[in-house]
This record gives sequence, C-alpha cells and structure tokens, in this order.
Amino acid sequence: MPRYARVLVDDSAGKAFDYELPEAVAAVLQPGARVRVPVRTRTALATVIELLEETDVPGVKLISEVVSAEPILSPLLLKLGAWISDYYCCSLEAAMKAVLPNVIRKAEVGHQTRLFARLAREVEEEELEKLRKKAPLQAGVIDHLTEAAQPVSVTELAEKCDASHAVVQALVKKGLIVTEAARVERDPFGDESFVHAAPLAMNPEQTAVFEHVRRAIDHPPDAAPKPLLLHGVTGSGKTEIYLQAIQLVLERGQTAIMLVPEISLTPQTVERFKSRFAATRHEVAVLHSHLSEGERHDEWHKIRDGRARIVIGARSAIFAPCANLGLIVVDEEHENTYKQEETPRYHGRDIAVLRASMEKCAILLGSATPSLESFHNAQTGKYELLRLIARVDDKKMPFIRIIDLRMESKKHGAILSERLITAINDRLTKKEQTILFLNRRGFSTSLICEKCGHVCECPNCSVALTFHRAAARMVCHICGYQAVAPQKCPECRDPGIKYTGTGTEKVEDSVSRLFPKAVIKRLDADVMQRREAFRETLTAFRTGKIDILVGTQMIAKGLHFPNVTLVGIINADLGLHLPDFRAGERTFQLLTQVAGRAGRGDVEGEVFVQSFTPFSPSIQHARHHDFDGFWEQEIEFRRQWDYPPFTHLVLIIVRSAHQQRGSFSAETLHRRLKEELPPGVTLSEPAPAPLEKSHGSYRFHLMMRTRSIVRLSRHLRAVLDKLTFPEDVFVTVDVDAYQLL
DNA sequence: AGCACGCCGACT
DNA sequence: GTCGGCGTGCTC
Repeated sequence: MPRYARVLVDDSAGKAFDYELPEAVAAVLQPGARVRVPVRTRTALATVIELLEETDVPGVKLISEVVSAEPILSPLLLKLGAWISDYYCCSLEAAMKAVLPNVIRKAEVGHQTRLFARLAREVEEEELEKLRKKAPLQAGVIDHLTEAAQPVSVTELAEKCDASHAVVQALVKKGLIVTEAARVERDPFGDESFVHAAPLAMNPEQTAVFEHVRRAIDHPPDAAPKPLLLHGVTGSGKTEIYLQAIQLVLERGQTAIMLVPEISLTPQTVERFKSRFAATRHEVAVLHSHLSEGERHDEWHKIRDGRARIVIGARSAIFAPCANLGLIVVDEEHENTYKQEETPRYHGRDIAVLRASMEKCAILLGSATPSLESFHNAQTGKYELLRLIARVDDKKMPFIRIIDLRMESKKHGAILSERLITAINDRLTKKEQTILFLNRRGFSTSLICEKCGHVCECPNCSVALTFHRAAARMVCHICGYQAVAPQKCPECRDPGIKYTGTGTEKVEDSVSRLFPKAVIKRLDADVMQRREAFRETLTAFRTGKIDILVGTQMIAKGLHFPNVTLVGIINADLGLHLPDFRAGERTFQLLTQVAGRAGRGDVEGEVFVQSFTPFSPSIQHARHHDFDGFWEQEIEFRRQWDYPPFTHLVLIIVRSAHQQRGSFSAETLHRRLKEELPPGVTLSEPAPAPLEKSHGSYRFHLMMRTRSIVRLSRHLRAVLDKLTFPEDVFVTVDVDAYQLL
C-alpha cells in the first residue's frame, strides 16, 4: 500500500514534491489524480505523478484534500511518461511535464487561465516622473501597460520590461495596477475564414498507397498494425493521402493526430487542413509553441472534450489527450525538429510510433527523404514501405544542374555563377519566379584583419561573429551576442579589415545589383523578428508580387508555389563537412527538399546547385533524385562505423564556465562509467565538444553506443545519482542525440 | 507562481 | 539608521 505521493504543484515551475497520503485515500488514489497540498504558507493544486512506498524527505506534509480521484490523464499517457523517463534517462517529473502541459492543470477548479495586469487608474504625469526617479523599473511597467491599453499577462509584462516579478507585485501593493485571473477564449485562426475544399481525385499510384493505409486503419482491434513509411517524392501528393486517411478515421468515429515539423513554417498545410475539414464540419485543433497560454488551454480542452477530433501540431502534440485514436501521421518524419533539445530529450516521431503501438492504431510516417532510421526499419520489415515515385498530374521532377564553384569563382569571385544569372534573367523575362537558397543568415560570415590575421570572435562561444549589414552589427549565431561592427582591426588598429564569407543578406544585395528592376525579398530568422513577416512575404510571393525570394532553410520546406520554375542553391557544401556522422544525410535531405520547390506548376522546373565539392555523394544522389542510391551508400557507411541505425547513440555533455572544472568532471564521469560498463556498450574518451565553448560554457562530450538503450539508461541513472559534481558543472544525457556539436 | 529574505542605495 | 526597491532562492 503506498504511503506517499509525488506531485507536480500547479504554477510551481520547480521540482516534484512528496506528500503523505491520508490513510483513507491510500487505497484508491491513482497517478493522475488531482489533490490540494500545503506549500509553505499557502495551499495549491497539484497532480499526482507517482505513488511511493517510501520517501527520504525529512518533513513530509499531508495532502489536505483529494480534488478528483479521476486521473486527469489517461493511463496510457501516464505510461508514455514513465517510458520516456526510463528510455531518455530523465526524472519522471521531467517526463510528466512534457506529457501534462501547464495550462491544463487548473482545469477542474474554475478555469483561471492566467494572471493579467491592468492599470488601476490613470497615473498622473507628475506621479509617473517621481516613480521614474525612484523606481525606474516600475515606471517602465506602467509605460508598457499604458501603451498596451489592454490587460497583459504578468509573466509577459515582467519579461518585456526586463524586470523581475517582484516589480509587478510592488505596483499591485501600491494600488497602481490590479491583477486578475482572466480567461481568454481565442481561436488562433479566428480572423480567417476557410473556403470549403472538397477532396481531390487521386491518381492510380496514390489510390494504391491509400489502399494500404485503409487496411492499416481497418486492422483487427486486438493488435497494432505495422507502422507505414510513405516515401513519396516532392510534389507526389502525400498531403492528399493524409487528408483522406484522416477523413476515413473520422468516419469510423475515431480521432487523429498529425505531427508537422514546425507549424509556424507550414501555414499552407494547416490552412489546407482547416479548409478541408471545414467542409465536413469537423473541428481541427492546432497545438504549437507560438500559441498563447489561453489559446493552448482552449485547444487542449477542445481535444479532451471531443469537440475537436483532429489535432495538428509540432512534436508535443503527440501527447494530445485524444480518446479512441485511429491514426497518427508524422509529416516529414526525417526532420530533426522532432527531436526536443531540452530535457526530456524525446523524439516526437519515435514517441508517435510508441503511442500508436500502445493505442493499437495506425501510424503513417511520410517523407520525400526518409531518415536512415525509418528506412532501415522498413528494410528489416519492422515497418511497411509505401512509395509514390511520380509527381501528381504527371509533372516532371525538376532538372538539376551542378555548377562547379572551383571553376566559377576563380573567374570573378562572384556569389552567383554566370549560368545561374542567365537563368534568373530568363525567368524575369518570362514572369516566372525564382527561389535562391543559402542556409546562412547575415551579410558576411566573418571579419578578418588582413594584416594581423585577427578574427572577431564571440566572447561567449568559439565561433566567429557574423556581420549583419542592415543592423550594422556583429552577431553571434549561437548565443545572440551583439557588438558594433568595427571600422578597423580591434587588435592592431589596421583599417584594412576584410569581410569574408556570404550570408543571405549579401545574396539579396548582389541580386538587387544584378537585377535592379526585379522585386526581391529575403526570408530568414532576421526578417522573422517581425511577427507577421513570414505570412506576408509568402502571400506576396504566392500572388506574384515578388520575383526572387532569397532565404534560409525556412523556405526549403513544404511550400507550394506553382510559378516557381527556378531554384538556385548558392552553396550546397555548407553543413557537408561538419564533424557529424549525419552531415551527408542532412545535406542530401536539404538539397532534395529545396530542389522540390521548383516545377510544381505547369512549367518544368530547373535547379542550379553551386558547390565546391560537386562530386560528393550527397550532391550527386540529390542531383539524380536517387534516394535508393544515397541510401545504399550511406547505410553501408553507418554499418561500417557502427553508427545509428545499427546502434543507439547516447551523448553525455558536461558543461561548465570553468574549462578545467568541466574537463576534470568529464574525466571523473568517464572513469566511473568505465568501471562497470554494461555488456555491449562502448564508451568514448572524454573530449572537448566540436563547438567547445557555447553561451559562455566549456563543453565536453562522452559518447556511448549500445543496442539496448534501456539497460544503458538505467546504468547511467545509477552512476549519475551516486556522483556529485561541483556547483557550476552541469551534466546532460542525450539519448539518440541529433545535435552533435 | 508566490513568498521570505537579504542586499543596497536614498533620504526623513 | 531605516525604508523602499529589487534580485534570489526555496517550496515536500
């Protein structure tokens, strides 16, 4: 009989706490139950995540009340949380926080969504001036509220004003502002109307694939169907299959989840879903990180109450509280945004496969460039492979030409080769559109002094600062550090400082010089600072108001513009030579995806790939649209070196502001791990991370490989629990790591 | 998230 | 001195 409960307290961003169970409830209480507990001087609502026989907390308090013994989460989602904690080597509380988003917790008692602050009364100019002198931060808060002219959430207010929450509290005490719990009912797409769209006719290839999907959906209820991997070339109509599969599931009275890599970058997909299901009067819930707390709260409840039976969202949407799930779709399953880079470091696609097997429902993974892991699973028979090898309406795959920059740039050192310039010119005359792709922001990638060789580096990270001309600043792309761009060398004072390397800003600049009459727009994270920039630019591009679109990888994916007939890849080699075993795979995927933007309308598309290493396999296979060729050579490489998918890779990162302390801790950890390594596990020597310094911390890596993660994960937990590290040393375990820098 | 505590600069 | 402003750290 459990005597204690471990709970997550609402709004207490901290850790899980243990409480004693009143005897009367010990027998009936389940994880997921809602309780009221004493916290310091007050009481708060909390969710039970685990029942315990024992606790080592000295002064445990008693749970004061059981609010609802009914679990807030289905047993299945609780099980999923436990699995994440076990597999990804993190605490149960960390795992449960991912499964149980903050916003939903207050659900049963009232529904205060959040504390909002507004001005209590008009503040006189004189009074404000006084405040400015005495308490500048408080004055700032008042200014902000005056400007906003409507209630602002307290957290947001403190953040925007660069103040701590104590500042806001002080103003409340003074009576200048009031806070109140407000409930926001907002539809993230409220300001748009959706034209009803009927299903499209499918071609024979799509129909054949759809039959397999239908069979998986109609599988016998006692066993989970095999996961389906849909490999369909760009423009082959994968989305239509998702749409009709989901429609089918709805007709069966079930629900569906569709994961997309980055929902804010795939507005077209979301719009298409909304309009399709508007036609059948089904509500679509959208979940992603850009929602406000209020919106997220509403969407979650729509799902839980069964008002919305379709969920679209980024990786965390895999935890959506859908009942009677019939299908999970993972679009662009190879995308690494599915991997969460904070604890719990789960992979959305892998959790999707797991949840599908627990729910015994169909799962469809789709991509034009499947990950090696998934394709391997298809090869070994763990997944069923489905293929779409032709584009819809018999549109041709774009013709890809490789331009050898070793020849070109010697001629004139220009960013664009002669042939690409000619091609762009041709499109301008024909009133067709061009996309130019370079996966690097800014103007110049480094500033180097020709005299003394000094390179401007970030003080916090071991990388060169990028020059942003529009802002006239040097920016670190790792930590965001900024400095004014120097006129002369900061080291030797020589004025001959040289800007080298090319970013999107410079591409935009040269293109507008070359084509002064063309309308050119840039789309990258810098432009995205303005919230609506992405949507506006895409709309302008779609309606033909832009001739040439320059951008980073955010324009590479999932966008459908029929009038784009030319894609130029400025430098295909970026990322190819990184010290990461996935470098080749990433390059192949990116090139294929970008090239896929061309020729989606009636005119055949053309792609120019500029490269200094034109014969590298990733580039050559992408050129010939040859996934299988790429797969065969890449899987052989992975097999030879025992890399994923043949093993699981666990990366341990030891981080400290002090180099020696970090390095010493890494050594210690290495020694301990080596002492009793589980069988079948290999452990590398500790080494500085490829990007040794980041955000002011020195980082050291230990790499482990194994075929059986859970055994290793438990071993790691045991070893780490026993060790104590110096105060400023942080150890992170990344199971199935993607980010190796 | 809220609350206590402690540090620091301004002013009766 | 002491009081208000503000950051920090803890809550079973």
